[in-house]
Amino acid sequence: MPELPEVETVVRDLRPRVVGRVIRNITTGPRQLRTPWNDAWNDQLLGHRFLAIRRRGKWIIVELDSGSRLLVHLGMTGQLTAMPATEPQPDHLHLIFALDDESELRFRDVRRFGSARLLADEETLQELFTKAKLGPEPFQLDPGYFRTAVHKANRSLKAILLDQRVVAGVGNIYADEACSRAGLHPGRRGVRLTPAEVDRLRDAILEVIAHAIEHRGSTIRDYIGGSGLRGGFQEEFRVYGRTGEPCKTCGSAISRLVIAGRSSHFCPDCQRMNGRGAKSTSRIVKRSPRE
DNA sequence: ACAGGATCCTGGGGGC
DNA sequence: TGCCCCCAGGATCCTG
Repeated sequence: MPELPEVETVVRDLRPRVVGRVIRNITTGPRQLRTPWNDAWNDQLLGHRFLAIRRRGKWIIVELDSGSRLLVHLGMTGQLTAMPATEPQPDHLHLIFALDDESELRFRDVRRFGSARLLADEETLQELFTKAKLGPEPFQLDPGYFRTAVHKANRSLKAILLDQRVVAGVGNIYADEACSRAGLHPGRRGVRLTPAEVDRLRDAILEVIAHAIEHRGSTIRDYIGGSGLRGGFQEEFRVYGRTGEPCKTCGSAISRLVIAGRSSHFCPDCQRMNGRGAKSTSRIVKRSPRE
């Protein structure tokens, strides 16, 4: 579910609520997550204080005063929230940290694609990211690096954007929205893009992610921020989930195709496989025969 | 090495 | 109301 803007919103919401708090008690749910919770971690956490919370790609990192790092991934339906302990407990709760101000940090995940684990120190965390070859943050995306990364791939733009090794934090929604804003068909092969097109794509990624953060991310169904609030960027979607609805630029019906195994949305006239948009192409030509 | 597909889960919505 | 099928913000295996 959550991509960079949603994870960033969670972190910003949680920061004032958990930083400085001490863990008084830990409760685990009846069902295991993908990464099973190790009960030995409880002893390493109890009585310790949260020093900081930050994000890397779609990962949430909570720093403890012991130097250990709590690493959380929300998967598709994960929710990490902090609220008064008196708030009713929903189902599918997997972790509850009771804090020293009568509040609770809660991890809920219906589909259990998410994970939570404790790492010994910052070095262990960085090793994990290095081993996964986690790519740069979008706001640190060097144009030269990105041109090379896109151009050397004989796969679709959609697959490239979803690859966390190329750029960290982009998911299905913002891949589609970035392609839309760049006027590029998500099925275009990276190797066939011109440098100018790759630069356009990079600009579009930065723009859409910054814009989405301002709106507290997008809520399709499950996503809520660290305070329990929903996102608002779904109102700004140009293509995602708008199959059959008119393109906000040219009025053509938005198309949906499965690309790289994921549902992909685009305007068939503004985002053409041959690289030309509606303005520069005859209206009679509906689809490029190429690719 | 690379690209594409299957797989892990649960629940909601649409069609019948 | 019930059943069946499809769909969903992600990452990781396995295969060719």
